[in-house]
Parts: sequence; structure tokens; C-alpha cells
Amino acid sequence: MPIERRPLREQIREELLTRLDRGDFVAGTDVNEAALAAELGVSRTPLREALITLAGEGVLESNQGRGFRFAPVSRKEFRELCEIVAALESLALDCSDPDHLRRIAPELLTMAQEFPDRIAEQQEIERHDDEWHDLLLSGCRNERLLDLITSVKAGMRRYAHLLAGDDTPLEREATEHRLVAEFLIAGDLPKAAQALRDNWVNGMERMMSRIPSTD
Amino acid sequence: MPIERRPLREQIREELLTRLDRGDFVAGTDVNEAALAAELGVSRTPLREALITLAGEGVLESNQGRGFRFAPVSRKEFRELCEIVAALESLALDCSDPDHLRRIAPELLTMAQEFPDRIAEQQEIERHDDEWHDLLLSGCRNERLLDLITSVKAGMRRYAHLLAGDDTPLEREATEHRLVAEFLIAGDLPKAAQALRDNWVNGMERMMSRIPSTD
DNA sequence: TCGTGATATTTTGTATTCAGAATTCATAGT
DNA sequence: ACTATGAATTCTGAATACAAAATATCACGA
Repeated sequence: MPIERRPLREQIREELLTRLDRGDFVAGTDVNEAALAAELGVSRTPLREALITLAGEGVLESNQGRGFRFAPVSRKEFRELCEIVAALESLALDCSDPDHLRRIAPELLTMAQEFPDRIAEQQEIERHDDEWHDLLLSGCRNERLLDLITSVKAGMRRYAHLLAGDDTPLEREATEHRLVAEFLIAGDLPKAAQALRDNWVNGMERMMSRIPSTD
Repeated sequence: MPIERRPLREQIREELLTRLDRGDFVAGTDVNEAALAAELGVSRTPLREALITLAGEGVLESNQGRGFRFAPVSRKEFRELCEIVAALESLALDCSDPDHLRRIAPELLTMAQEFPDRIAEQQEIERHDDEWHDLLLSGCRNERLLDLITSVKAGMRRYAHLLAGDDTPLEREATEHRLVAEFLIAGDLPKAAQALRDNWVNGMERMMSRIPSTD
């Protein structure tokens, strides 16, 4: 087996994203490069490279002379991101091999049904949801699109911890996933794509109230 | 007036993109950081920051230990990018204020009609096309989406110089722009969005033959 | 002639240093 | 008491230095 060797900047980026998921960072606050670098046990150089990457993904903002800060959250931006991901995942479905979709549809249905319990940890729920979406898009032949979706979703991670601890979304999520899977089994791609978009729109509406209304 | 002060990495990024437009770089070749930094008159640090940004936009690829290289072009990827931009611009139209669209529609029509002559320089044609699209999206309220479109289009610049010197696309381009504008004047958003998508699809098909078929 | 391995050179990835901008703090003047 | 001014400090942006990895060079032997 090949042992893992990737640039520090990528490892740092991932570490920062998982910390973001945990809600370790407060939106709107600025990054102290020296302190963060020391905490991570790296120098400022690869840290800054990771910060620049994250800024490109919308996780951070940068201002000349005053460094980086975690981009503030807002309902407006969250709505914007959901609209974008909905359109992109819908497109990904269009770019997928219909045969492949039919083949994985049963698996998607199973996953939707065995949706984790509401007592499950937030992290577990998110992991399960991610896996479902990953499987859904596994047949997409547009590689650039998959990369783009990953990148945009990184920008959404700032909102992850705001959702934590809400019950109602769960069964709703499961229901919609089931719906998408059933349409795929029936071979009705347009309906599946529509249901997928609805999933994002509803998810958005559901979470909206938990986001500070700074706008 | 406030004098312009932006980070070196951004200026470098732009310089590299304009050189890309000119076809100065050969796709698939790797970047020599020291040489390029010297040529630009900067140190490797901000250059690398720019390279990392461009890698995030798909202009470059990076491999552990062997630095950056200009991402190879392929018909497959070009098709993928066109599909993405078509979907995103179409979405941007959906996110736009209908009143604003009606208001700018005449201007869009005018611009489509006074499309630059075929003897105009390639650079001029591209500038005109960009301006048209910028105006079209000027009413989009989804700011994140606009940023994303800009970013994806940066990734497409690698293909810009491959198109240079082709005549036929010109009037076709103008026709489609006119079509979109006319639908907007008529207030028929869905048709306009469809025409816009067609513009990208047709543009893609037209250019396809000029891209080396490495895939 | 081709391949193999040791050595030299180049180039990247990361750390460190330096200069200048932004911020903070204290002090003087109103 | 409050504002303005300037020094001190902190932090970023950029340059330089260094270590490790990759590549090139070359000698040697099958």
C-alpha cells in the first residue's frame, strides 16, 4: 500500500474544516496566523496556503493588511449556497449514467430508510447524509462538476454546527431521500432531480430559523 | 480617491490569467516557480499563493513534490465546464430581478447587434462577450453565485486562445445573444434561460474541433 | 547497448526573517 | 473629561533561507 503523503496545506485545510464543523470558530472573527500555526504545530507558510484555499471556497474572507477572518454567516448567504448546490447536484444527476442510477437506486433507498436515530450524534447524521449524496453522485461523469460541488459544500460547513440538535429535519430528510430513490427506481430522472432540489430548498427553509439574522 | 492596494498574489493571479489568454503557457507543462517569480519580479511566496488559488480554480494541478503544472486541456473537460457555466448562468437568471432584466434587455439587444467585426482582434471580441454576460448577470441577487461563475470562467480561460481566429462562431454568438435579449424584452424568462443554455451548448460544439483530442 | 546505481544538481515544501501596515496604548493639550 | 497625537506593539505580507524530495548526470558492469 502507498503511504499517504500530501502537502501540509491540505492536511491543515481539512483540520480547519473539521474544527469548523465542531463549531470551534466564531463566524466574523479574524484569524491570528501565528497563534493558529503554533497550535497546529506548523509554520505560518503552509497555514497561509490553507487559508488562501479556504478563502477561495468562501470559508474565509481576506482584507489587505488585516489578514483573514471567518466569513460571517447570514440567512441570505445560506439561501444562496443552497440554491447553488441544488442546481449543481441536479445537473450532476443529469450528467449521470441512467443505468448506473437505476443500479444504485435500491441502495439509496436502503440508506434512506436506515436513517440514523435522532439520538445519534450530529456528526454521525452528517456523515450518513454525506454518504448518501456521495453515492447519489457516484455515477456523474462530469468530474469538474463533482470537484465544484465538493468545493461549494466546503463553504457550507460553516453552517453545519448551527443545525446541530434539531429534531424535526431528520425524518423529513429521510423522507426526501426515499422519494428521490423511488423516482430513480422508477427511472423518472426529471422527477428525481426535482425531488432533490426540493430536498435542498426544504432543508434550507428548515434551518433558516437557526441562523442568526444579521441581514 | 483611494489608491489601489491589493495583495501581490491577486495581481500575480491576474497577470497569469492574461498570459493564459494570450496562450503564453502550454497546457500540460509544469511551472518553474523560481524562473516565473524572477520573470515577474516577485518572490516565490506570493507567486505560490497565486498558483494555489489558480489550482483551486482548476487552471493548475498540483502534485506532491513536483509542484504545479498547467492543467491539460481536453474536449471532455471543456464540455464539462460549458455544462456547468450554462447551468450556473441559467440559475443566475432565475435569481435575477425580473424588472431589472426587462430594463437592461434593450441594452443587451443593442450590444448583441453591434457585435464586433470579424476583423476585430480576438481580445476585443472576448471583452465584448464578457461585457454582455456581465450586464446580463448584473441583476443577479445571488452574490455567491456570481463569484462562483467568475471562478469557473477563470478555469475556462485556458481554452480562450484555442478559439482565436475562427470566423463562424461570431455571427452565431451574436444571433444567440440577440435571441436571449428578445426573450427578455418579451418577459419570457424560461425561454431566455433556455436560449442562454443553448448559447453555451452551441458555443461548446463549435469550439470542440479546435481542441486537441487527447481523450 | 542497455540497464543499474551512486552522485550531483535542481526544484519543491516548509521554516524563518524582515519590512511595513494596523492597532493599541499612553500622554499632552484643549 | 475628551480628543488628538505619537510611540510602542502586534500582526500581516513578502523575501529569504534551509531541508528534503525529485530529477539529471555519469560511471560502471552485464
